Parts: sequence; structure tokens; C-alpha cells
Amino acid sequence: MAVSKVKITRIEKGLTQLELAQLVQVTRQTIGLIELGKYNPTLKLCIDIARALDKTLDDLFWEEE
Amino acid sequence: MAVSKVKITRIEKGLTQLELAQLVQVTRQTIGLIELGKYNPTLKLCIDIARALDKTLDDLFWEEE
DNA sequence: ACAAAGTGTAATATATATATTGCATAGAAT
DNA sequence: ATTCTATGCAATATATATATTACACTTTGT
Repeated sequence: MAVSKVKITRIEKGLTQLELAQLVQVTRQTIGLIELGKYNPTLKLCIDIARALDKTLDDLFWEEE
Repeated sequence: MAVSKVKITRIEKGLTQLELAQLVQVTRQTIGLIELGKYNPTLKLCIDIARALDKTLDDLFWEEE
């Protein structure tokens, strides 16, 4: 699997996993696993992450086709 | 809470809760609770629902602001 | 060389999404 | 009136998202 859009966007924003985790109130591990595609996060968390990164759900989690 | 976009879209498509549930392989109850905003579904299920309804995540689950 | 920060990973515990079963009600069709 | 479909709701069971703690490795800065 390619690098996730969450990871790319987080790095573009200059945030660490820990900082993003604190912004959305989860642990660093949860962010790490989502970035690696090993988790199936809940909608609420996806929305929180998108807002924290100034993106939308489609920007981060949608793939055409 | 207003009627969810999932419910509106499902009805526009002429589907029952049971039919949509079968399309995305969950139970009728799960669809019903998501439509009523009483569940926090997983990303995978949101994606499955969006594809089943020919919509995107943003169409069904994103709210501006 | 060393310390510190960032990240991947793993084991166990906890919270919660989802399944299962069942009942109640309303509306449509007959 | 009665049957059937669609939906809301509730109790309990199961699967899994997430937390917690801990360790290893790499990179950067000093």
C-alpha cells in the first residue's frame, strides 16, 4: 500500500503523529496505525482528523473507482 | 437532528433499509441506527454505503464548518 | 559518543461498533 | 379485518477500534 494521504498531509502540515493525535484526542499509536492502513477508524475520528488537517473526508479517505 | 443524508439518498434510490443493508453486508438495524445518527460507523462501512448509493463520503457524511 | 525525538511494533485491557433475536407499531394491499 | 412490509427499539452477545505500556530502531542535534 502506498503512503496514506493522511500521512502525506500531516507531514505537509509539519505535524508529528503525536501532535496530530493530541489534536484529535487519540493516542499516537492510533494515528500511526491509520497511516499504515492497518486500522478501520470510525467516522467520527476520520472527521476529526480531516478537520485538524484542513481537509475533507474525500480528500483523505476516498478513492475513485 | 435532521433526517440524515444517508436516509434521504436511500429513499431517493428506492431502497429499503434491508436492501441497503444487504448491499453492504450489515444488518438492517445497523443501517437504521446510522440513519438515526445513533451510531459512529467505521470508515469501511461508510465507504461501502457511499458506493452502494453512488455518492462519495463527503456527499453523505461531511458537513461544512 | 550521547541524548532526545519520531516512528513502528507488540501484548494485554477496555470501550464500542455490529450481530442476533425479538417485539411493537404504522401503513399499504388485499 | 387481516396480512405483509417497513421501521424503531431494546437486551444480550461478539468482534474490533482504541488505550495503555513498553521496547527497538533511526535520525538529528549537541
